[in-house]
Amino acid sequence: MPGTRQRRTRGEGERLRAELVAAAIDLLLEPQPLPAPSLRAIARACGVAPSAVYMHFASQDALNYAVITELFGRLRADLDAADPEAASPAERLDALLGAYLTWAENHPGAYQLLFERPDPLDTEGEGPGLDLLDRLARLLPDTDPQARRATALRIWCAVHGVASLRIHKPSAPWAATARSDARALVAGLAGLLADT
Amino acid sequence: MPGTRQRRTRGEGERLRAELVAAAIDLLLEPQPLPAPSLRAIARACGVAPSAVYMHFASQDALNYAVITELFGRLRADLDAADPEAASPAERLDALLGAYLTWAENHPGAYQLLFERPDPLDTEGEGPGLDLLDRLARLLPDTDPQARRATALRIWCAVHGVASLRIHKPSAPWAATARSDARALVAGLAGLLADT
DNA sequence: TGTACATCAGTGAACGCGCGTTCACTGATGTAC
DNA sequence: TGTACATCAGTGAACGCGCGTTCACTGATGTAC
Repeated sequence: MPGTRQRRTRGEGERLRAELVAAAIDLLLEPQPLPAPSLRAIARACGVAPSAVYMHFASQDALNYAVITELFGRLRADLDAADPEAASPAERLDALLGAYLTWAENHPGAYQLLFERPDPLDTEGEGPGLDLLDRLARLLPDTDPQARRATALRIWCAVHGVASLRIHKPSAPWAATARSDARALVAGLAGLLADT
Repeated sequence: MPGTRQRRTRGEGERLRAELVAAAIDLLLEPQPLPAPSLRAIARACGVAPSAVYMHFASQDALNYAVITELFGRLRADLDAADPEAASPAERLDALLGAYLTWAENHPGAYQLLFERPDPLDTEGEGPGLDLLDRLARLLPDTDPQARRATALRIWCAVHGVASLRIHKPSAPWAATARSDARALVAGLAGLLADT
């Protein structure tokens, strides 16, 4: 493989440095997949041989898929538990966002796996994201379903931004709570204030 | 290592399945670090032997650090280039957010490396995030510097949420542009509308 | 009641892979005398 | 002007590691006769 490149002449060795950095940046043009815990690490944590995993899962992908499904189920259960069904839509929305943020804070790695990764291909149309969107949309006052979807997406963006940044930049000067940050962002969206 | 665990009796084999999933979820309690491109992959892309990297970098970490620094410099340059310095603060803020979102869209892997990863330890206090925060804060009308920081953080959350979700959930029903989503979220923040 | 057998829930060794890192080397280019 | 030598910009083979996956096996537990 070396030989593709002609060797630098005497003073130009420094150029490889810049080329290496540039090559790395080129490699970063496509999104980088977040790695899930390794099959061996999971087996180790269970006190079991790696090959034992294959008794229950056809491959690492199948195991990951099961993990994601389970995580999504737990998140959904948490959101259900936090939902004051008798309250007003605005209050329910607020409770939903709070539960979402709490879950993200308590399960950072899991949050990343669900929301900082492309959905597995066979989840198309019913991944964690789209389900959450519907849940949000149902609580919005707009009558136009299209506007509702758009607003729900924006709320999701806001709350995801709060959750994600707090996970990755813990040393930022966070003054308020995650929930109040989310509230401040969501409060301004058209049609939401009118309903409160 | 196996032996820690007693073998299941006859009908209970299915329980390992649940234990494996639970163990994986336990492992996901701590945040998962996004991997940077491997040293060997970078060397390969340059047509150079892996060991040649060590002529310019003491370790993989040093290379990664240089990559992150360079990426951050490029982002900053893009933001500078997009800044209409003669315009009003509100217009400059809008331009800044637009440039940020464009950069994220055009360099998804790089965006992840900068903003979906903890800052390298020796960057504490001047990482991409905090720099960006100052930049935002300077464009805000609030006089109280503390309120300005808080608002800047919220804006960052909003715009990060839009950038990040678009990268990871491309199949969501994105109707508007990233920029208009960010605008809608930011527009409602206290003190911003008054300035426009 | 005893025994042969099937099944279940795994084990353990091995494979090939890519990884970061080391180390001795090589061959062209410049410099000293 | 020629030649010995130092330096520069790398190469190439090797190391030990963790990984996903395979395969032949093992030993306890239940079932059939």
